[in-house]
Amino acid sequence: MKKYEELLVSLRQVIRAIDLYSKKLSKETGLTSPQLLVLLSIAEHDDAMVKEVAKTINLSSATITSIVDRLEKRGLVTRKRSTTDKRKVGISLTDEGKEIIKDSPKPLQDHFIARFEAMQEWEQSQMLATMQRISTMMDAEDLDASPVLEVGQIDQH
Amino acid sequence: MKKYEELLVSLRQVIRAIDLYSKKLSKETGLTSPQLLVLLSIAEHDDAMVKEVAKTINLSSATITSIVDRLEKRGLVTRKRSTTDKRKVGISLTDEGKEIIKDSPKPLQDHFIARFEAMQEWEQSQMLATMQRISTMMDAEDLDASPVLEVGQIDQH
DNA sequence: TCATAATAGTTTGATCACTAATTATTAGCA
DNA sequence: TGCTAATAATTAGTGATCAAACTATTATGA
Repeated sequence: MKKYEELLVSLRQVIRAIDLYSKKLSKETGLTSPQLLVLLSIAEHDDAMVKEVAKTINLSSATITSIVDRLEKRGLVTRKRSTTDKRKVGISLTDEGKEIIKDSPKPLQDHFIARFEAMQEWEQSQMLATMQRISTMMDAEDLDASPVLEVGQIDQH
Repeated sequence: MKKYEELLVSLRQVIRAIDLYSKKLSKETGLTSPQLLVLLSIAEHDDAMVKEVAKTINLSSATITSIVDRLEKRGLVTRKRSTTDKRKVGISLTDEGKEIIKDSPKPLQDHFIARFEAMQEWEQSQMLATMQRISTMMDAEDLDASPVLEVGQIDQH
């Protein structure tokens, strides 16, 4: 196998690892990862509008609507139409919703960071330099990205 | 910004770049990216089994089945049950299928590969080693994923 | 040989994600 | 004021994805 192929393979493995972890997370909480993301987003900003949530986690309003449907059915969130602007709908966590996210496990990057920080200083620098170089080589350095490990878009401030 | 944050950002950038590229590809070919992946996989290995394709592009057999359903409906592939082992189903490209992928760019970043190949041998090796290490640091997570210590989990069922 | 296990593929039911169309409401402006 | 544009959320339709259940076939071992 050519070297660049191996490189692409390990890249895919990384992507897959991130993906698998989020699935594992889902099993533990009984929520799918988009559901968890929505809950966390609402926890940060109570009484959030559908559109705000959509923007925060970079999904369409339609998708948020359907996820909120399910969360509402499970009694984790409530909807309340705004009185000042009747087009808007505020979403809030129920007590049960708050309870669930309270003991949801850490996201992958926390574990990864721990390992990274355990490395030698020079190793860290080298790893960073390499990763940045790959990013540059893919013309990706100008892309907006947050330090959150999720596959598929999320959170671009 | 902390070093690990920079690392995560560049990792996300790379993931995003790959993602954006595959979306761009989809627009050009009129196929969704999984559909294109399936076609390319079959092009590499004609008369491929569902399971082989599934393994190659890392999806479940069920998913491949449904994608092949659509490709077949569009006349891009054909199915043929094996005579030696009637459980197996071989998938092949039709002429139209071959036509479509012939003028679709490879789902790899041509730029990236060119740049990678232009690097010194030792640089390539180092880049690969680093990427593999990151991969390991994440895979390992999957293995030693200690079940979260739950308080009061002893409850009798 | 024949019962049982393993394998290949499909079906089913759920979730997720998108775009486009629809509904209801508010804002802008002549 | 009243018409039109913009906005917020939802619905509809398509496709992707998986786990689990199911069907058909082949392999295995007593």
